[in-house]
Amino acid sequence: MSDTMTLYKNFEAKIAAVLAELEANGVLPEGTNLANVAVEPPRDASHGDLATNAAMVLAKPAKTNPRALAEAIAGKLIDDPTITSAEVAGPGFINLRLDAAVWLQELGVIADNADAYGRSRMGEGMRVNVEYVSANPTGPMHMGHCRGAVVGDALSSLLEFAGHDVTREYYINDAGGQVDVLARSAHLRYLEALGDDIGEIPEGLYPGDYLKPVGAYLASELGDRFKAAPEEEWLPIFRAEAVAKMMDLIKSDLAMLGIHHDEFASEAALQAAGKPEAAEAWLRDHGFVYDGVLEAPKGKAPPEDWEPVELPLFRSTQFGDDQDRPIKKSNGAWTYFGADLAYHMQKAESADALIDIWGADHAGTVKRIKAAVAALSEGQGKPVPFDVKLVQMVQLMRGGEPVKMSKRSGNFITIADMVEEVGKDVVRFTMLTRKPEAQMEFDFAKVVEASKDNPVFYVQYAHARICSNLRKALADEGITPSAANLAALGEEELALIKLAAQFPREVEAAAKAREPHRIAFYLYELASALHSFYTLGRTDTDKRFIVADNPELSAARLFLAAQLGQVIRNGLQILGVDAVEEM
RNA sequence: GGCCCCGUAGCUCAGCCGGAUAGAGCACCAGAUUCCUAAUCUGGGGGCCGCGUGUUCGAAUCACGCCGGGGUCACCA
Repeated sequence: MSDTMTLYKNFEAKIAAVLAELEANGVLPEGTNLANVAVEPPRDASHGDLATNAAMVLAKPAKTNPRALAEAIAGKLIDDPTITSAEVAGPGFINLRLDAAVWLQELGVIADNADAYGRSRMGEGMRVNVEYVSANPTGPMHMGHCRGAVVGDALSSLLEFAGHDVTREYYINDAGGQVDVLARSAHLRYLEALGDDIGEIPEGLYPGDYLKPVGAYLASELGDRFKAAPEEEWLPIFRAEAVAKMMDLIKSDLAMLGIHHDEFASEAALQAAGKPEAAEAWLRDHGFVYDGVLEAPKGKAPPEDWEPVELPLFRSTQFGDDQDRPIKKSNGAWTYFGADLAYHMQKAESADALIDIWGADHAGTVKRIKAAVAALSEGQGKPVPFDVKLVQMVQLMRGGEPVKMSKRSGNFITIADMVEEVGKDVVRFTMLTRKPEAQMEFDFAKVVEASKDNPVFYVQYAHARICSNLRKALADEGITPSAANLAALGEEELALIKLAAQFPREVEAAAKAREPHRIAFYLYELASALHSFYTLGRTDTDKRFIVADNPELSAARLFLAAQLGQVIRNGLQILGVDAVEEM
C-alpha cells in the first residue's frame, strides 16, 4: 500500500494540526505533550462520528478550562470542509460529524485494498518470534494444548496483518526424561509388533494405542535386531525415531486446526550445539550464576527424598523470584530451565521481540525465564522485549456436565477428536471469544448449536447472507455492485460503513495489545449490525439490498454489502476461520 | 504461606495504557417473516462493576489493603 493513511488517522492528523496551530499562537505552551490526546468514535453514536478529549487533557497546561479550550479547537476544526459539525459536549469533549462523502469514500478504499484492507505498517521492520504449542513430542495433541495453539496462531496472524515479520516457532522438548520414556514405550510396542505378548503396559510408560503404529514401523524398518539388545544400544535410535513419528502426528493434528509453524527448534540440537554451556559461561562471568545449595521447600512438608545438593543456580531472586533456580541437575544434565534460557537467546538472535504462549500451569516459571532473558539480552547489549502470554485452562463440558478424562488409561480428548466432532472453525472461534487469561468452558453441545448463541455461526451467517444476495442479484436481476451511486445510500447504510471503517483501528489496537480475541468481538458486532439492517428489508422492501425497479440503489447497496463481506473475510482470515459463502 | 490469573445483569462474558447515561448473548416477557437465507430481527424488565482506602477535573479501568474462586510452588516439562 502506498498510502496507509486510514480514515481515523487522517482525522487524528487534522486535530494534531489544529493543536500545532494553537501552540504557534501561544494558546498552548510550546512542546505540549500530546501523548494523551485521543481521537476515537464516541461510545454513543448519537454524539457524532469522532470525539476527542484534547481540550480536557490540555486545559491544565494551557491554563484555561476545558470547555473554553474546546471551543477554540472546535472553532478551527469546523473550517475543514469534511467536518460538518464540531460541538463541545459534557466536560469538554469535542464531537465531530463528518461529511457523508468521507464515509462513502471509505467503501472505495475497502474495495481497492480488498484482502489487504485493514493491514497496517505499525510493525514494519519488526521481527517477532511467537513460540506456541511446544507440546512434548510424546503423543497426540490433546485438549490442554488447544487453546494456546489457537491463540498463538491467531496472534501470529494478527501481528502479521499489522505489518510485523512473524516467525511461528515450536520448541521440541526432545532432550528430557520424558522422551526416554517414549522410547521405552515405543520399544515395548516394537516387541509387540514382533509377536511378543507384552501384557499390560507397565506403570510409568505411555499406554496409548497411538504408539502401536510406531512399534510396527520400527519392527518393519529395523527387524528384530533390537529385540534382545541392551537398552543403551537401542534407546537413542528408538528415541529419535519415536520423536520424529510423534512430531508427524502433532503436525497433522495442528494442520487440522489450520496451524503451521515456520520453525521447529529441537532442544536436543540446541544442547548438541553447546548453547546452554555458552549461556552458563556468560551468566557466570557476570555474576548471574553461582554454585549453591537450595533451601528446603517452605510452607509445606519437604519431599521425603529431599536433600541438600550443590547446583549451579541462576540468581532469579534478583528479579523477584522466590528462590534461585538450578540450571543443571545433580546428574549433570541441563534442567528444562537451563536449556530454555539458552533457547530464548537463540531465538533472540533473529528476532526483535519474543512472545511465548504458555499454559497457566507454568505461570510459576515466568519470572525466572523473563529474568534470564533480561540478563542475557541486556548484558549482551541487545535488550529484547519478551512477553509471556498465559492461557488459562479449558473445562470441557457436554450438555452442562464435565467431560471425564483419564490420563492414566490414555483416554483423553484429543484435538483430532474435537475437530472431527465440531469442526475447525468452531474450535478456533470459540477459543477466541474469551480473553485468554480468563478460564473458559467449552461445551460440545453448545458450540455446535446453529444459533446466535453461537458466535461462529452468527458471523459466518452474516458473510453467507451477503454472498447469497450478491449471487441472487446477479442471477435474477443481472445487477452487479457499483460505486457509481453511493450517494443514494442513507443513514442506516452510513452507520454500517462507520462500523466497517473501524476495522483498521481495531486491528492496530488488537495488535498493540496482542489480543486477537478483540477481532472476534468486533466481527460479532459487525455481523450484528448487518443482520439488523438486513431484517429491515423484511417489512420495508425499500430497505433491501435488491430494490425492485431501482437498479442504481440496488447496485450501491450491493457495493456496500460486498465491502462489509470483505471486512468480515479479512477479520476471519486473521482468526483462521473460513468465511463460508453459503450455509 | 509466596507468586500468577479471575471477580461486571439470574447465567456466560465484553469493556480495563482513566472519559460522557457501564454493554452483548442466554434466560424471561411482548412482538416482526405472502417477498433478498427466521441459523435473523425489534422492544421490555433486570446492576452497591466483590469490599474499602487512595491518586484527580473524572475510576469498572490506576495504586495499596482485604474478601471470594482457580492455578502453581521438583534437580518435572
